Amino acid sequence: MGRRDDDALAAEWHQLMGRYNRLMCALDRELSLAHDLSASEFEVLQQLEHAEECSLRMATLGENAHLTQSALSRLVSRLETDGLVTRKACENDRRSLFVALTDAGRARYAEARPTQRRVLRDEGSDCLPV
Amino acid sequence: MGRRDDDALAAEWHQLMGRYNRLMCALDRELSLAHDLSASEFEVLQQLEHAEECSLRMATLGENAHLTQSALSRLVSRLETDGLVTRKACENDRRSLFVALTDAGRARYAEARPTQRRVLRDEGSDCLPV
DNA sequence: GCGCATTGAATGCACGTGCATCTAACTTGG
DNA sequence: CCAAGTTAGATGCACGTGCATTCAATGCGC
Repeated sequence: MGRRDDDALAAEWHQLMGRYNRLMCALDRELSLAHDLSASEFEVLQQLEHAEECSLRMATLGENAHLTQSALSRLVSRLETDGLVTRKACENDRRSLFVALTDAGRARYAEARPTQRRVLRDEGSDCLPV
Repeated sequence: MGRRDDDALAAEWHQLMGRYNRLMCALDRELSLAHDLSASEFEVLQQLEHAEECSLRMATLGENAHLTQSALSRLVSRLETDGLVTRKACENDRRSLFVALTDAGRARYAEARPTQRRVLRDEGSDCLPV
């Protein structure tokens, strides 16, 4: 609670910012150059790949991928335009949507994963594990 | 190097993203509501406050605050417009600029710091220390 | 069954960012 | 001393984001 603890917390936060920015920039750059995917888009594909039937509700997907509702809505639109995912209406609740990976989406993810893992190894060696 | 290590690294990265996004959103929201400062702007003021004579070269400031050169350039412009910092030419190298905290800037930082520290305590308790 | 609050998702808007590029100022080799 | 290369910072541009709002579908109380 004291000044010292607060400053220690601020220092931790400062470190966290540094790690995040370095990794995120590297991932965005390399993934978009090599696979035309942003780091967020990759993250969404990854969540879907590991989901039951490669399909998740928008809200769930947003939480898992650390995206706000509006960011996710547009991101999924982009992925859909590129043919990597499809939106499917939910029968129980017609407000909800399921997002599902297409074959192309699964292929793109498989293609991009080694790149992402390599960047994490190269850039993250002194950042991760936290 | 193996698949397991890579996946562990990816999990760490996923955690890091979550922590960063949660804290950054909270800080941005509260700091801009209460003090009309973004989290990045606060970070810059903080770096200056702790610098020799409250003054740093742009490049140094950029590294310390984890900002790209272009982001920093515009951010400093905003702070200057608001009267919180001033740009001063460097006499030895007329390409360089020093950015210095004004009295108003120091005051705004002092005002905002408790808010930032509180958010870090509230939101960061389960995120920090890493 | 009918309003009323709530929830899921889409969208207008303003804004901050990265990338590429530009200009000016310094540096270095000849 | 000059030309070529390098470095500091500013800027045009496209783009992704958050916030606030909107619209439709659902649940809940009466």
